[in-house]
Amino acid sequence: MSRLLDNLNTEQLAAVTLPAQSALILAGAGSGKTRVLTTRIAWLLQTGQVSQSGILGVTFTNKAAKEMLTRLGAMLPINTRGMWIGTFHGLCNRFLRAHYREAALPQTFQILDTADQLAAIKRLLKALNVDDEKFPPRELQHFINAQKEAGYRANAVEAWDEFTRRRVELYAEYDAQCQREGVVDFPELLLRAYELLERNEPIRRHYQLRFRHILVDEFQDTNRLQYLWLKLIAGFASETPAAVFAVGDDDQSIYGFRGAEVGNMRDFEREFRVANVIRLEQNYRSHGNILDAANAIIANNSQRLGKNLWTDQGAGEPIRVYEAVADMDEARWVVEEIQQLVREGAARGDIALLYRSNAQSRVLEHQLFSTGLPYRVYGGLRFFERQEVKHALAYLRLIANPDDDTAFARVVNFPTRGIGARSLEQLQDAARMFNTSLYATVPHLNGKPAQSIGAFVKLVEELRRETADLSLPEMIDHVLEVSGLRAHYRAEREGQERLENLDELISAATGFLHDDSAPVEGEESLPGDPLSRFLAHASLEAGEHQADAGQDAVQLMSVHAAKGLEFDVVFITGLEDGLFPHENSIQEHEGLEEERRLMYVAVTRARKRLYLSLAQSRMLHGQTRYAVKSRFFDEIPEGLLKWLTPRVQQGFGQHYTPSRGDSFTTSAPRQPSRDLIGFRIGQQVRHARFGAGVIVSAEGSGQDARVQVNFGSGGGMKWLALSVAKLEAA
DNA sequence: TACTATACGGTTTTT
DNA sequence: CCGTATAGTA
Repeated sequence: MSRLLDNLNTEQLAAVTLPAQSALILAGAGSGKTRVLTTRIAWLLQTGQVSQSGILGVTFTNKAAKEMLTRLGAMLPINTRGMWIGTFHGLCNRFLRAHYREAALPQTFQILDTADQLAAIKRLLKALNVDDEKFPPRELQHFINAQKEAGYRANAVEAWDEFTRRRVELYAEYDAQCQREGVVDFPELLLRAYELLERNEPIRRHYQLRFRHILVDEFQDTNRLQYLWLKLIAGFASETPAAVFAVGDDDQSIYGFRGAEVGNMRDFEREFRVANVIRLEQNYRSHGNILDAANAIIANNSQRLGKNLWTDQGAGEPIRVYEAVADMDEARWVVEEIQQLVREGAARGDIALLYRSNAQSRVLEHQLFSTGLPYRVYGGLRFFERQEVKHALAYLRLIANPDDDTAFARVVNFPTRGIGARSLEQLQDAARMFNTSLYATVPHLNGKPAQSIGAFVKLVEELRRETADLSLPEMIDHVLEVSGLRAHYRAEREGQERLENLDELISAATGFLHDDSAPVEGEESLPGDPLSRFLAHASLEAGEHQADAGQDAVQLMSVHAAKGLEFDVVFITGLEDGLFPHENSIQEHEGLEEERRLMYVAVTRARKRLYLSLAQSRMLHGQTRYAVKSRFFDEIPEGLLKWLTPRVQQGFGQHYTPSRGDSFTTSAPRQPSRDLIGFRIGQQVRHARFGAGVIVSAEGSGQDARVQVNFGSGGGMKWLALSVAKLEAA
């Protein structure tokens, strides 16, 4: 036991060895959060307070779950396989597979990822003849998911207006369709699990008795439903509630836009009667100046639970700031600086380029590429999201569950088999009439579609029969060949990489079987057949999106993607008001605070050296945009910054020479420039109320002429009618 | 049915 | 600017 607790600081030790009560650990960036979490589990096990099966460990990403298991395995001589440590979704999937009957699901239920769900919604709208102009599928998807994540079924949603009432109806129709097809979307995994626990007392009792210690990572990212689920499974109101060990950092809550509720931390403290709130404030990652900047920035937020990071590492270097004229100059400077660092011995993999939005990577990539510096960009398509892989999976899904209409619609005519829109429409109408799945409707067809689609059904049945006794990889190989997928991509000019990905799918299945089917000690074997488990795995773990260490390449990623990572050298680029903080978030107080937390996350990624950079002009959506420097600069003590470029007073447009293409080219096809004489894009202006700003864009002419001005911290992005607003050139 | 033109929209993202 | 989605044509 002593070994285990060696080298923990006072707070970490206190957290790890807390008594079996609910506790909230406020873990600042770089304070050893994961270590505390895993050591806590190890300590609980080693001291015999709980058995392996009595622990429930919840994370948000598969990566975090895997890391926890790996570290745990390194600390104790135990077989961690079979432990209930995983993501919310992964654990709920496991739970629902074990109790599929009680959850009213087919044993082979499939999981829709975001794209599948959208396709299912589009199909539904079409079948119901709903005008998708009035009810955009994406918007409806967001509505449905938001309701589910708040814990509401369609019948529980309060609808006051006609529009919402209709959306609620569609929500109900969508759920009915999913049920008919035997598929569940991501939020459904949680909601279904929650409802089953709530409704079924024996099952609830069983799990409440079993999980005595529940540990939750990144608690600030939980949404309403996840919190409700935790409450339920912990039996928080019962005589013998489980001990919930919640670790999180309200200052790093950056997923509010997708439903995360920081407020859950406060609710947790109150509702679970948390007696112990422990703050981990010693930072082992960053030098002092970097930490001071981060602390200063985040101090501007209200409603914090309160925390101040410190380090004993010394101040280190100042934060370097570079102000470029244009985005291309910014990129050029970044790359030169990196080359210099590499010459001085830095490893490329220890250098990260961060940006607020992915579109910004383009210029940086271009510059890196032309310099020949190896780099890696995170945030693209993931393996299981590639179309060829999804096509292959669709065949497998049909084998497992023929009622999966999403899979059916995806591959019924891929590779093409002469089944056109007409035939499909006929089939969908018939399916609606008989209230059966597409697959089950085919025998009812007559005429030409009966032939063509009938042949497809025969193919799937043949595949199912022929692969019944094959191993998973053999099965996939057979399906790829007989379905014609391989032939299709072999014939395609650019099909080589797709073929390789299909082979990779077979390897993935081999690897999955290896990890998945090893015997588990003292634990029931995982429920479901290998195929269904593999398909669930493919939906739940679309492949790595987040960076992993290793390769010696400069790392490019959004600030969101950088959360949880650290680098010796970090560049935060594009620090312009309107970009970072993003203009869409500047308006509301809440939005701006989340942007600030994002900035806090970005800054705290750096170990030794931090660069901040901005560009006075930037190509965005095919237009040159002008901006003032980010208001976050004003929140960092001047003494921490070292400006590498001369500081210009209010200084934009000063280095600026108008060039071709900079005149008013706007989305409005009228000829505005004539009427805007005296103003041009990029110009410094002054407004009585908002102060100094820069004209960012313009539209309209004459009386309608409007300009968009970025006033930075004085008022953000504003549209002003020139005929009304008193703007003067500054 | 498959290919090409055009229109549109464009933070952040895991599961 | 640039990728995606839909409409239109061979």
